[in-house]
Amino acid sequence: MDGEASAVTQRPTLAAVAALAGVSGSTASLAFSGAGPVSEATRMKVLAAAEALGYAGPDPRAQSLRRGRSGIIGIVVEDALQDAFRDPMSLAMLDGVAAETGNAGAGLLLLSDAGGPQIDIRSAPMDAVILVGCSTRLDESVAVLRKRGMPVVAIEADDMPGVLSISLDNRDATARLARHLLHLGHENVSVVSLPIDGSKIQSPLPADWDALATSHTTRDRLRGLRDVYPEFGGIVAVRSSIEAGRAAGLALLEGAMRPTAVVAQSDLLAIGVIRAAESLGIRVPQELSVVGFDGVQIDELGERDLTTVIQPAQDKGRAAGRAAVELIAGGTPQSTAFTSVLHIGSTTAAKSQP
Amino acid sequence: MDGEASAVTQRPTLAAVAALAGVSGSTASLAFSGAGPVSEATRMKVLAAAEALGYAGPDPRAQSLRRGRSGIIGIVVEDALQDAFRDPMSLAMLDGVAAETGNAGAGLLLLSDAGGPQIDIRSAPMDAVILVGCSTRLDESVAVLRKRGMPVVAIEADDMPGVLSISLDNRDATARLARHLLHLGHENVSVVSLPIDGSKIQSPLPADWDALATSHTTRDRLRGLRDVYPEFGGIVAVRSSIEAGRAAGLALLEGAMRPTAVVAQSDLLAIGVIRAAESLGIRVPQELSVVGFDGVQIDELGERDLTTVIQPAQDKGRAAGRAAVELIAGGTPQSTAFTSVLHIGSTTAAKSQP
DNA sequence: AGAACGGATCGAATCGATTCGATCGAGCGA
DNA sequence: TCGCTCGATCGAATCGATTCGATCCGTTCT
Repeated sequence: MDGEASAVTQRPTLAAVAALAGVSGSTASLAFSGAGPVSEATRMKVLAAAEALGYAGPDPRAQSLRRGRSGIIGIVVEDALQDAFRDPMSLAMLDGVAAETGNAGAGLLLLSDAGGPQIDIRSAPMDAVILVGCSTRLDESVAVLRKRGMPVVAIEADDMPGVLSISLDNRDATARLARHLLHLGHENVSVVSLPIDGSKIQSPLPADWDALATSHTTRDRLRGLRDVYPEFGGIVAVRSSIEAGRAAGLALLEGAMRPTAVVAQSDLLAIGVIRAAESLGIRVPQELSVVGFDGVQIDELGERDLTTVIQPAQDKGRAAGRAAVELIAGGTPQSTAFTSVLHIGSTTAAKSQP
Repeated sequence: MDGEASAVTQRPTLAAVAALAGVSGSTASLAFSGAGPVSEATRMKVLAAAEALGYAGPDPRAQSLRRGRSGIIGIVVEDALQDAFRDPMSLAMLDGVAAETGNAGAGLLLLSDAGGPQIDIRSAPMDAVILVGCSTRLDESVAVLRKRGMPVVAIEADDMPGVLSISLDNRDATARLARHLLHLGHENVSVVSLPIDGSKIQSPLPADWDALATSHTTRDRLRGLRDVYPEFGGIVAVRSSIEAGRAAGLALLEGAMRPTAVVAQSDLLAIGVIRAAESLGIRVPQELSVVGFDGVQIDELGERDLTTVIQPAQDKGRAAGRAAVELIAGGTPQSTAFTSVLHIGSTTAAKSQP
C-alpha cells in the first residue's frame, strides 16, 4: 500500500540519464536525436549512462506532445474490421495506403466506424485521418477533427467540407456496364448490391434506396444503373463475398420474373451469382449475363473471364496515403478522381431470343 | 479556400477556454472530463466558451503524456500488410484481437515487421504490443519494448523472455495429420510449406530448413511432419494462397518421384494443390491424398471436404487481445496454449496398391 | 452560535521530452 | 594580442493537459 513500490518500478527518464552522464537535459536530448552538434565524447557518456540505467530512449508520448506529431495516421473503415478486409479490393486499397504512409514513417491506426465501443475517432492521437467509404453519418466526428485542424482524406465518401476527396467514377462506370447490357438487348436487369447501410441482413432492394442508403459507394453504383435502366429491382447482399453473392443470386434467380442479366456490385458477388446460376442449371452467359465490379483477379473463376470494370484500387489507396502525408507536411494536395476501365469478358452475351 | 485564417494561426487550448470562461484551468479540465464535482452552471460556462473558441476537446497527445496511456495497442505482423490479411486465418485472428481490444476502448495500430521503412516498432506511442507469428529476428526490438515496461503478447512466436505467449500445437497437430497419412499406408509424402523466411520466392524445401527457418509457425509444422516422416521433401510456397498452392503443387506433382500424399501447411495451399492435381489429371483422393491446416470454411472447395486440423483462430486472437488489456490494467494473465482438432474429410484415402 | 462537514474551485506541480537563445571557450586571422 | 567566429553546452520556456492538496463558503448538527 505504500508508494515505495511504485518508486522502485519507476522507469528512468532522459533527465535521469543526463544527470548520471553529468550533462544537461538538452545535451542528452541532442545526443539521442542526433540533431545538433554534440561531441563524440559526450555522446558516448550519455549512451553509457542510458545503458547503465536501462533507459530505452525517449518516451514517444512526450515526444508527440512536444513535436505536435505522433507519427500515426488513422484509417476509418465503415464495416467491422473483419468485413472490411474480407474483400480483395479493400485489401488492395489498404495496401496502397500502407505503402505510402509506411514510406513516410507513419503507422496505421485501424478504426472502425461501425458498432462496438472502439476508441473514439475524435480522441486518438493521430496526425491525419483517412476515411474509407464512410457516410455522412460520420459528419459530426469529422467536424470535430476538422476543428482540431486534423487533415482528413476521404476515399469514396460523401463530400464533406474541408475534406480532401479521393473518388472513383462509381456511377459512370456502372452506367457503362449497364449500357453494355442494354446494347446486348437485355431489358430485364436486376442488381445484387452491396449493403446499403449498416444492417447485416439480405433483403430485396427497397424502392426508396436513394434516400435510405448510407453507403456512398453503393448508392452511386445504384444511380449509375438507374441512369440506364430507370426501373430495376434486386437484392441487397449482406457483404461483398462469394457466399453472399450466391445467396443473393439464389433469391434472385428462383423468383418468377427471372432477369436476363444481373449487375453485381463487386466481382465477389458476381462470382457468387454465377455459382448460384450454375447450381440452378442456368447457363452463363447463354441464359444469364452477369457483370461485376472491381476487376480483381480471382482464381475462383476457373476458365471464365468476368465482364466487369477494373478500378485502380491500390492506386486509390496510394493517392490517399500520399495526400495524408502531404497534408501533414503542410502541403496542399489536390482531390483526385479515379476512373475505371470497362472490361468485357465472357460472362455477358446477347439476350437469347425466346 | 476556407475562411479559417484565424484558426490556422493558433488552435485554442484548454487554458484559453478556461480564461474566457473565467475559471481556472483545473476546473475547465474537470468540466470536460466529468471527473470531480463541478456545478452545472460552471460546466455550461466552460462548454459555451469552448464553443465560442472552436475548442474541440482536450488534445489526445497531452492526455496520453499526462495519463501515461495512449489507448493504442500495437499489432505486429511478420509479413507485409497485404499478405498478412490475405489469409482468412489471419483475418479471423485479427478479428478476435479487435473484438477484445475494441471492448477495452483501445485502437489497433498496424505495424509490419517485414521490410519497408515502417514506423519504428520501438518508438510508437502504444500501451501494449501483440506480436503475430514473429521470429526471433525481432528480439532486439522486443528487448527495447520490455525495457520500457511495455507489455508484450506473442501469438505463435518464438519464446522470448518476459513475453506472454499464446501458442498453438502446430507441431503436434501436424504430427497427427501425418500419422493419419501413415495409417493410410502412405510412404512417399511431400510438404507444401508456408514461407520459411522473408524471401518471396517459391523453392524446393532446403535440407537444412530447421536451421534456416525464421518463421516459428512454419518450422513447428515442419517438425511435426518430421516426427512421423523423418525424411521428406517438398516445396516452399510464396504465401498462403490458393494460387501459390497451385504453383507449388504443379512443381511437386510434375516431378518424377511424385508423392502419394501432400501435407499442405494451410487450407488455401491445400486447395491449390488439389487444383494442380486436377489440372494434371491426378485424382484426389484416389491417386493423391491432400491434407491442409487451419480448418477454415472455404467455399472454393465445392463438394469436397478437406482433411485438415481445425484451429481456433479467432479464440487465439481474443486471448491475445484480452491478455494485452489485462497486462495494461496491471493484471497478470497466464500464457495460453490452444489445441487444434483433427478433421478427416474426403481428400485423403488409403494409398492405392499399384 | 460554534464546530464540523462537504461541495466547488483554484494554484501549482507534474508528465518527459524538445528547442530557442544565451553562454563559454578555443582556434584563427589580422 | 585583440576581437571574432564557430562549435559545444546549458538554462529555461514550452507542448497541453491532469491531479493533488489547499482554500473558500454555505449547511447542518449539537
